[in-house]
Amino acid sequence: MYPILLNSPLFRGLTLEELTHLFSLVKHQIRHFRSGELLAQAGDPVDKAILLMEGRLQGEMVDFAGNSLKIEELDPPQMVAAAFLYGPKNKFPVFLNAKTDGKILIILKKEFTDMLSLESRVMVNYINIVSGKAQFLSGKITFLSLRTIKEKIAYYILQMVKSGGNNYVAIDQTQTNLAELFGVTRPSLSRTIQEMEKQDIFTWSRDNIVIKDLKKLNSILGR
Amino acid sequence: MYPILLNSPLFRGLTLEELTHLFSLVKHQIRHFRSGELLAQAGDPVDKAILLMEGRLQGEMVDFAGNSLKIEELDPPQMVAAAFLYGPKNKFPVFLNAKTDGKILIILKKEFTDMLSLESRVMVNYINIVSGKAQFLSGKITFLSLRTIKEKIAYYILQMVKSGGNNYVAIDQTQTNLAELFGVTRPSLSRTIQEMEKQDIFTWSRDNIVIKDLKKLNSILGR
DNA sequence: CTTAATCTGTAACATTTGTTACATTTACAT
DNA sequence: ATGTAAATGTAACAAATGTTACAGATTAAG
Repeated sequence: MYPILLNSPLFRGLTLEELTHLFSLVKHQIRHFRSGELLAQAGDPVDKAILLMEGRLQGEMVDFAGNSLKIEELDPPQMVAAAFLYGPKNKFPVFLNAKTDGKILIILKKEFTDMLSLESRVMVNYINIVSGKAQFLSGKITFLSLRTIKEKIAYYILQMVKSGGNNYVAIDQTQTNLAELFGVTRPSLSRTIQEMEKQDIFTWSRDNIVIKDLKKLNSILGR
Repeated sequence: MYPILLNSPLFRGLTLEELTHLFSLVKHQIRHFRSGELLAQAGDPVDKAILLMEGRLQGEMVDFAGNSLKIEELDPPQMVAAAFLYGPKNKFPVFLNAKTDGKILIILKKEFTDMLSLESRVMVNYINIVSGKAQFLSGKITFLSLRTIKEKIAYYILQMVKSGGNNYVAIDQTQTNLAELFGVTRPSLSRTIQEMEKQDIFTWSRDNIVIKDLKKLNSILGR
């Protein structure tokens, strides 16, 4: 069990001995979950630190009309709801669903707090994690602030290009998924993609996008 | 200078003596700013802790079409860009404008890090601050995920009622401001308000809202 | 009190996106 | 190879919001 945690952002920098020692001092438990299980609802209290050790979780926000907006997917060994354990509002912001079978490590808040004081490296790691969450959410807001679907598509592609480098982008998402991620309906996304293809901005096939006119793509975002 | 900081979320719980001692160990500087001044642009590196001591700042995100979306206003003694000092992406997420004259306290990151290890109470405070930021942003996303203007209005009013308590809500914002906050245009907001008034959901005058039908208001959000 | 600036109401029209429904294509398991 | 489920293309129409422009109301400054 511990080797997985050594690679986690929270325990990064610790040796196996140090980690083992730490866990001998701090109470904790393991819980298994099944694919499809609802692990937490928006509004549930957050009173424990949760580390995903195996499996895949998905956090999704459900708006009041019942539509859902996928927010993020979690893979091990990440923390769950890290930014909601402290601060003024200790409630789950999203619905947490299991996409596969897996298991989580649970440490009650009090114990977790003790652990932070016991190991300052873990505390620094934790600050980095929470900061990273805030930064992720900030980026999400940038994205959601884009007004038109064209802008969202352009932004999405340009983000991918930046990390990739070329005029070629591999997609591992279906349009159905992307529509959810963008917070728009699937036919609308499809239609807009067709329009942009007709304008010779890019070609979009199942598994990749080839940019044909980078200038046009940039100009959609006014740059 | 120090008395102001005693009330700040970052130094909460310290005595004046402790704070004075801390500042004798940690290098810092004061900078004055003028109303209207642009203190930071989105993308600027964040390599120092900044505490607002006097005056009012506003963080606004500028989308690529040049429209702006007001994100938050800062009053003393709050930290600026607290969630961007650590974590993977140390860049300002917003444009930071001075709404009034004022001054800020600056501590370079290295010194700030030292301070966190020197004073664990400050470290805990800082975790609370960053967590609070993440939670604020999360709420912002909830809001931006609302699809229609009606939903945004309903959500906004119900939030205000919750903190107030009655069927009466005081507004200190102009519709022009609110439209910006909602990320919609001003005439569209106005139109939608009129429609909701015609449906006898509330009456909206310059400085207050009186709810006439709480059920309808809730049903807009599907609850 | 007067004037200028800001805020608000309103309307016609354009644009974007959602809704619904169905056809077509692709992927996958048997 | 075949059948089934998932993903995608497409179209007609409805709904929501943006755009632009102007008039009236309110507020702030002098």
